[in-house]
Amino acid sequence: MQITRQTEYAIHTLLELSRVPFGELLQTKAISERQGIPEDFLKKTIQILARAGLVQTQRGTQGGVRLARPSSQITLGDVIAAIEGPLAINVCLAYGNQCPDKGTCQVHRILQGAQKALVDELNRRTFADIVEMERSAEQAPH
Amino acid sequence: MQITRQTEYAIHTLLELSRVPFGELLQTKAISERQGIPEDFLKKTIQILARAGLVQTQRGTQGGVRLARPSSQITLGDVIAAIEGPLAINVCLAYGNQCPDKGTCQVHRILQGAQKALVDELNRRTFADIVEMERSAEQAPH
DNA sequence: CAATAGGGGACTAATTATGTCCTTTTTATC
DNA sequence: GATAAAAAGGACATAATTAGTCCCCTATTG
Repeated sequence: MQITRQTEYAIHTLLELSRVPFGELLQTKAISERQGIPEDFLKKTIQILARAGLVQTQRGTQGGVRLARPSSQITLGDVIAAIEGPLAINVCLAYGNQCPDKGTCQVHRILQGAQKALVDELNRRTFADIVEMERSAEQAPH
Repeated sequence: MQITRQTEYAIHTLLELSRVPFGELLQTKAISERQGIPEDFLKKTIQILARAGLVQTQRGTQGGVRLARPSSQITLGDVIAAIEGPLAINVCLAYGNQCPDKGTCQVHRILQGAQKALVDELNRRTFADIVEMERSAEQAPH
C-alpha cells in the first residue's frame, strides 16, 4: 500500500464534499480550482470514487458530485481502499495472493499484524470527525 | 511507504543470516540461489544493508556477509527503513516535507497516527523472535 | 599471482503514476 | 427542440520508479 497523489486528491475531494451540507452538489471544476488539482485527472478520480459507491454524480447543467452517504459513514480507509484497491502493504498480503508458505511464514504474520494496525487507525475516524476537528482547531486560541 | 520486492529480498536475506550462528559468513551467491533472487540485484541490496549498518561484508576468497549485530537487535522496521528510507506512508509525512498547512491539517494527524501504529508493529519483533517463531511452528503438531 | 567474492557504475526494460486531449452522453434551461 | 453545461470515458503522452542485467574494479586469501 502506498498513498499516491491521486489518493490525496481523493481525500481532499471527500473533505470538500464533507464541508457542505449533505446532499449538496459541488462541481468537479470548482473542486479542482480550489485544491489545485488538474481537472481532467480529478474527473477520473471522482469516477473511481463513484464506482466505489462513495460519491454520486449528476450530469448536465447544474450537475456535480455529492456524497453517497453522510460523511459520518466514510473513513480515510474507505477512500484509500477505493483508489488503491484493498489495502495491502506488500505483494505477499495482496488479496488473492497465494504465497507458497503463507501458512508457516512468520514474516507474513507480522506484516499482517502491522497492516491491521494501520487499517484500524485509518478506519477509526470518519470525515465528519475530521471536519469537526478542523472546526475546533480553527476556533482554538493559537 | 510500500514494501517492494527489493525489501522482500532484504528481509529474506536477513532471515537467512539470522538462522546461522552470529558472526558466520554467508555468500551472496548462496543466498541468491536458496531464495531465488537474481544475484546481481541481491548484491546491490546487500550493499544497501551494509551501508545502513545492518550487515557487514567481507571481500575476497572465503568472504561473504554477516549480521552487524545480533538478530535480537534487528527488526523488520529496520530493514524496511534501510531499503526504502524513513517510513512515510505518503508524501505529506515524508521526512523534510513542509506541507503548508501541516500544523492544522487533521488528515495529516490521522495519517501520522496510522503510520505510527504501523511502525510500532514493525519494530515490535526482532529477527531473533521470527526465527524462534519459525522453530516453534515447525515443531508444533500439524 | 591466481582465484574468489563483494563494490559499483552504466544501461535497459517493465511497470506504475500522472497527466492531457478529444469526443460522447446526459440533463437543465431557454 | 436547441443550446449549453457538466460528467463519462477512451486514447495517448510523459515521467518516475522498480527491477534486472552487464561489465569491470577492488580487496582478500592461499
